[in-house]
Amino acid sequence: MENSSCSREEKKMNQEVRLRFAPSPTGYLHIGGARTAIYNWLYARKTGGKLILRIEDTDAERSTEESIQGILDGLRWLGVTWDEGPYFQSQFGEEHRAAARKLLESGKAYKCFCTREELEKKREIAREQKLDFSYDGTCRKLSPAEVEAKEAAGLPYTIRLKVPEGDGAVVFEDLVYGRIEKKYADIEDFVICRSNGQPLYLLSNAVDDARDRISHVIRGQDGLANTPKQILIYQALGLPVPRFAHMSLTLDPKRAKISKRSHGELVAVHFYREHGFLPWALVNFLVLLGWSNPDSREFFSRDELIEAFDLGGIKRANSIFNVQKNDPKFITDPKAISMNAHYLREMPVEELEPYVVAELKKAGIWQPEFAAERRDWFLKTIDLIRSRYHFLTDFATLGRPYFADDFGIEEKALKKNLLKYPDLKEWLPLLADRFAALEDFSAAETERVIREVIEELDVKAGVIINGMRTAVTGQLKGAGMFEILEILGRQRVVDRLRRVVQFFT
RNA sequence: GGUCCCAUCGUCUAGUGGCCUAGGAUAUCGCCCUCUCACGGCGGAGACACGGGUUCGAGUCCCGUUGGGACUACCA
Repeated sequence: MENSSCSREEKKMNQEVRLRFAPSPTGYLHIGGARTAIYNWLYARKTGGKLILRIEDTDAERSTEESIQGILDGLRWLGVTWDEGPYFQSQFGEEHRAAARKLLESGKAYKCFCTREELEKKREIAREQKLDFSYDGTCRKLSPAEVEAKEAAGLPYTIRLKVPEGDGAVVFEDLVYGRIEKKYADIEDFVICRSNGQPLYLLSNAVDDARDRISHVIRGQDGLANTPKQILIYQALGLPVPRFAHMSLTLDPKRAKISKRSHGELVAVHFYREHGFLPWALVNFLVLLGWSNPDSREFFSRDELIEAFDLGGIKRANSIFNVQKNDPKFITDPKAISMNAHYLREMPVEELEPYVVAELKKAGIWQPEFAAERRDWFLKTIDLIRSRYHFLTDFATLGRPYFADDFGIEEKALKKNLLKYPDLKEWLPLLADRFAALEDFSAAETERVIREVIEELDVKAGVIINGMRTAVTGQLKGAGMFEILEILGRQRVVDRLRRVVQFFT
């Protein structure tokens, strides 16, 4: 009894679920990377496992501190939380080199003295003959004496892994793609260490994953082709092989992999942040790009998503992120916008509040009283105007007339709703007088007065109401007029209605 | 070129041999609501890449074709 419980305990330890997100800091966090991070995060949260963040910064030339910060900021903003790290791959160089030495000593790898020029030449020839070039094993056949002689001569060498010979194959069960088999014969003796002694990605990555006791590697499908090579490394090193789950890639409308180079800011997480996306809306959208729940649900709370997420729901086919370049109507994938708008109008207004506060502060129209004595009014205002907004930024732009007095008048609105009816010059101030005399400035009361005046003047309701709309908000469209009046309050409404005469010169 | 992966409305997707005259979402169009614009409601148009099998029956299984993608570095 005692024994079995002990081994069960051990088993449990070994089965601990550990995920990692391992970006290389060569630019901002883009939506492809974010999606990978989100899937790892979800799986960790679902299984009660850990998410490790590892920065793969061994490419010193391309890695930047700024980029590291950008990635961390992006993850934090999205709400992707990690349990360990960030670790930095560059700090484990000695460990990677030791692994290479070990492989060399155990005969699982060998020194290759072929120069780049020689290899390039062979590649060239193969290309001309329309043949496939994979390393021909020239140096694998070198005798110990030959190796010694070359080394003594000071010739630089790379280290290559000895891929097993024979008819065998590397086989693994991908959690998304199923059984994957790659014949040894189709894998060349690949380089694991550069001639300057620097270990290569395939090696470092495997060593790091083993050290961090990663149990599941969830990454882009572009890693699928490398997986057999990495498994060979694990095996040669005698390390446990993690489970792999490869996820479909995110393509642009032209079916090319999205990249910082060709899409710039449009695919950067910070672009969505700056353009008024709610982080959760973006997460929700990104998760659905290549994953779905059997019940076709589209909106998930954080807890619901963690509960519903599973690797089996990841699609094998790549999906297209429908970026709309230079589209006057959409700044990005319409579905992403629609989801953002959905959350904007459906989420509890108290949860939306801090985001709106931030926008108003950014725009310089924030008033401390909105969080104090006028907080009820503030929340009601947000609730009134949010149904026609798509982005958080709209609260500071389209919403400006509700929070500040210096707002502009839309050209079209001025012409269509005001100047077209010169009599408004008299009518609107008249309305202002009636409002001023009103005891109760409620939506119901203002509506009563307005209907009264319409009756007296015998004009079309729309002329008065839309004229007022433009007078008090500067806009052509917006919420119901009477609700707007009540929200704006008597003083503002009266002032704005009287001020309107200036436009009729 | 070689190796591997993939293939349902424009886009995201449901679908694991009969429930599919293929469902939902988004975008688009129309109608309703209406003081405008949204929201909301209702409705329209819109897909199983193609060809062979297997089967009583195929979007679903097999093969081929076509198309797309990834990988193919002393980058990560």
